[in-house]
Amino acid sequence: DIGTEMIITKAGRRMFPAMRVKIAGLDPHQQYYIAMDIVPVDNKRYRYVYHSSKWMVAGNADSPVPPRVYIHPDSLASGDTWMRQVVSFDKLKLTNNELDDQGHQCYCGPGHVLSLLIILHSMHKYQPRVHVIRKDFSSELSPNKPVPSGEGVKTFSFPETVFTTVTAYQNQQITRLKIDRNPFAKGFRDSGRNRTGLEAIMETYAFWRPPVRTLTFEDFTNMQKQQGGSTGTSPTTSSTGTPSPSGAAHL
Amino acid sequence: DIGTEMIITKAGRRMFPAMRVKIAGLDPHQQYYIAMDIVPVDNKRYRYVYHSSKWMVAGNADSPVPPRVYIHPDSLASGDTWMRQVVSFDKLKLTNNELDDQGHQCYCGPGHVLSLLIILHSMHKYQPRVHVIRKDFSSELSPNKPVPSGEGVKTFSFPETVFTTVTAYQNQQITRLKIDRNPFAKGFRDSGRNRTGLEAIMETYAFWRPPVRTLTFEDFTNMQKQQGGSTGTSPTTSSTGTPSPSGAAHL
DNA sequence: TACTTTTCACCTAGGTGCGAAGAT
DNA sequence: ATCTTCGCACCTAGGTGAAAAGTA
Repeated sequence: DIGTEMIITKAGRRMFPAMRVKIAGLDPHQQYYIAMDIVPVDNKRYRYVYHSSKWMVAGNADSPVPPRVYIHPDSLASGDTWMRQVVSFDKLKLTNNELDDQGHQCYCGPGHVLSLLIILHSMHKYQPRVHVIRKDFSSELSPNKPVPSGEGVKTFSFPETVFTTVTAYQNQQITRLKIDRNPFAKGFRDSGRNRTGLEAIMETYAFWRPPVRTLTFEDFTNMQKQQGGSTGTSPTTSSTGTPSPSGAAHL
Repeated sequence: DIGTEMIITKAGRRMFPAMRVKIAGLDPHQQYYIAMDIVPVDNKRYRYVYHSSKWMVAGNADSPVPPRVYIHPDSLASGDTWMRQVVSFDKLKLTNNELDDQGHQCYCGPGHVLSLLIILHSMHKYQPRVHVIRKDFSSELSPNKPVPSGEGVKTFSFPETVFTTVTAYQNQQITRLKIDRNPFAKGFRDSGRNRTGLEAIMETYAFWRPPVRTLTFEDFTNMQKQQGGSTGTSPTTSSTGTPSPSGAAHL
């Protein structure tokens, strides 16, 4: 499993595919922020070895970048509202510009601005995380500070969404997948191209498979303390339809 | 003064120019909704008489359409946040489709949806209104109900923004202005066109002149009960820069 | 050599008025 | 005759990877 790659640029590049999440088990009447940050998987720098098609460790990680939190633009919203929609992070952009003047910020809910750009190092491995933050525990929430942890804040990681940052794609199979599935890259599609083994490639990259993931919480409306298997870091995945809540996280 | 025209379509058409407003004098720490609705100027139907370039009464108004309120997508926000930005209503669209299935709604702040489409009758005169609604008086706020009035709600009308709804432009001077100033109509610009008298036409239409209007309120931070001339229906207008608050409205 | 930046053609997505056709 | 609808060419705005050029 060599993982996928994400382009980072000075101006900021979207992730593709974007993280999409379906949420269950929130208190419908509580208010929540939903946020995303991206944390290093290890403290290593990588290089891609073309002849073996593998990422190899190439030294220690560069010095950490200022932490950025992407607060979902629909924040602040009720649990009811969040659960009725698929929460998409397609506006988030990745940059390698450490000196970003924060001019790329947008208004996002009462008293909060939205950081459109998350700063990362190239040639490093990263893990996106989704945070669900109850309003009454959000006092320290800021685009420029780490997400607070503890009561009222629940964090989810999807290991299959780990990626390596690049300024130009290294693995040609990744390039092919991006061109084939991103509508904005349609201009590079070769209709007569060899598609043999595409399905096999797809299956190697769980990241691409079910675009919507499910975050499960204790469902305040439909269930009573059914202890499920979700730990908060290995949530269930659903392709379509209403997920079956199997809550363990209390929020 | 024959007023400007706005196209309405089944799918919905933006107003051009869009209403833009600068707000002063709010309590920085209070939460407010800002909304727009569009009310009939009279109960008449109109027709355009080409040879005299005038709108003439052509009968009584059609039966009223279901009221729609456009809640500004940045709602709910603090007075502080509202006052730091120019509030633009450029996402609002006008339609003549009375059977609009409300599928054109967007999430807008906790517990509220945003009506993108406002339903109007063609060949009628309308007045856009801006409402500033304090959160604790917003219990009845809904995209499908009239804006509540009374304490905690302040309504502003700008008489120079009255317009006539059409499905195709009647006055050719209006057409020329739209093509000349709307970037999306650039394809219809005739660079060699006669521009004589364009400035004169401009001055006839106050609507086009200063794109940003100012809503003044009692400024809780900088002043103490200075009774000004603003009545809430004849607010001052400013082209650029920070307006001087001359508040009379208490909110 | 190994990586980054810049420019570019080619897309998606959607906002214009025009003009022919449709409706009443 | 008067008004509305629809398809269209032509825009704005911005998201793609390719390829060339830049950097160290």
